[in-house]
Amino acid sequence: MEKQGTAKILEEIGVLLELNGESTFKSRAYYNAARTVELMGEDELHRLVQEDKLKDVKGIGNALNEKLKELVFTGSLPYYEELKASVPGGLLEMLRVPGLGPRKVRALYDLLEITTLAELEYACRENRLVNLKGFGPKTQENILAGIEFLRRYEGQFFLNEAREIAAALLEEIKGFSALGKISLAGSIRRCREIVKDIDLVAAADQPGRLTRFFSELSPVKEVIALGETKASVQLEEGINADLRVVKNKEFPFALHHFTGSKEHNTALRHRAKTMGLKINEYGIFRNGNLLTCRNETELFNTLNLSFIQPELRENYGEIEAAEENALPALLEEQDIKGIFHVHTNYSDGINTLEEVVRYCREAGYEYVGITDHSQSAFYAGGLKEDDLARQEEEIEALREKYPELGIFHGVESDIRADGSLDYDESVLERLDFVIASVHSGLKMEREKMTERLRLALAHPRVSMLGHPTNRLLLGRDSSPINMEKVFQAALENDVILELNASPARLDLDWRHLKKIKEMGLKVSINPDAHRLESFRDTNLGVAIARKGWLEKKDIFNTRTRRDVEEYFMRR
DNA sequence: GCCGTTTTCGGCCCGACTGTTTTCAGTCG
Repeated sequence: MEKQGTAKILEEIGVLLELNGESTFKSRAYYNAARTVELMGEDELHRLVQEDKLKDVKGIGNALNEKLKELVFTGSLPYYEELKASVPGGLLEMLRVPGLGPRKVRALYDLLEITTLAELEYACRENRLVNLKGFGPKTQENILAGIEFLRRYEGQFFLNEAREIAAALLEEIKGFSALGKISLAGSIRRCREIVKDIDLVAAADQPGRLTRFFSELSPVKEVIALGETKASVQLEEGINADLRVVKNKEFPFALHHFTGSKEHNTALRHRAKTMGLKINEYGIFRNGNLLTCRNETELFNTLNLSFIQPELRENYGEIEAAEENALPALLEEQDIKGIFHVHTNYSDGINTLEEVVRYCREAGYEYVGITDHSQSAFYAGGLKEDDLARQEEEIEALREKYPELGIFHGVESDIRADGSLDYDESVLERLDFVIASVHSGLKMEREKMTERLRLALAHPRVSMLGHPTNRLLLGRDSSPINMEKVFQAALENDVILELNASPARLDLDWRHLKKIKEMGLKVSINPDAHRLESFRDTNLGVAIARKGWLEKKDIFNTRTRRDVEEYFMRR
């Protein structure tokens, strides 16, 4: 093995030793040896090994001598392989978070069984680090910021992050004096859950001046390309932004074109062709003559289609539906009347029960459903039966104090490996509702996991299934589950499916929603809030629901307080 | 792990800084 590869392995052994809690001096010996090898001449390592003189080198003793000989001669080192196998791979990734070193990573693994960056981020969001020995609120915040930093430079962003960055950028561009029109386009406009860049389309009389103005804005870190009608930049946050400038009369066509998706555009071009038309980013043409459209609605109408909302443009049947004027009247943010799945400081939420209640009252909600973690979620400070009783008393008092808000007392009960819940029937029946969720044992075999969920859904006290696939965006795949069977079980047992609106989950996936709607299932858009600010994640859930064709009638928490009370009463 | 002997085991670079903890541990450069 060459010296470069050898040095890298020594370096990694040092890291692994630290993660394993070995003496820092031991790992330092490996770091030093790595440096020494790196600084050797091209053939020096080989020569020293051949002549058996490695031991004379300062910093290399018996142990390192033997290991280096093995590496150089055979190209491998069982000691290294074993060490690597003893440490979950994700721990090395976690070390890349600024402020996290081997000791803390090790502690997170030992105390919270965190093995990946995604799990770490989620643990932070659920405040699991706040009361951990050696950690605290500030560390948790720093780690979250560090993870965000890492992800940004990997070029993939949660929808909510990209939206916020894009909104700020849009405001800056509006400072351009001769701006005609401007709009977000691309995957943000289509509300994809993961976004790679920010697409903007503008109309202006002097496009070159606008692209230059854009390239000189304060959030711009680097100009990738700058021309008369197009500019491409990287922003400080690490995300790329593309601006395309067209003439005013071309704007609707460019907006449509750059909103996509590619699949939708392809299908639409095909349709235009069969109508004897041609469509591109500059217009719709018949025999080379532009057919004028003032906006996207007229564009679609020209193709004998009703207006298709940007969220639906994935070639998932929207063109056929638009042809028959059968597109759904999509859910609106203001349709949401109340919130379920809220954590308080009884378990791992930040806020007190009363703070949550007052917030919901002031936000104009008709009701809120409190669901802290159940007892087997010890990592989250899950509630024992006594705690639940204590919470019930406090809720009762708050109901008297704030009668205008409906307060439903529930619990987010862990679904255990065998599909059972972790309270007795007698405990559960005192609650208004129960969300059942899987939090551990996520990698069960597909048939077993499906059966586990099916059993939970059949439990008479379960009213909702929480984050059905258990995925974490940009970090953890969905558990292996036969979703068709789960949906069927939900239907048979009249259980509501959660659309978890946490930006890292957005679970259910929008690709499932159309099917769910066709089956007549009910969906509840739940923020899974652990702090007051997270209530606004609900709007992210609304965006995903829209993307999945859902209407007001499909969403449980668009119902009035009275309707919800009746529904829970019946169960 | 290595080194340097006090030849068998104790010391190994360190200061600033942060966040935690209440005197210090961990990270960074």
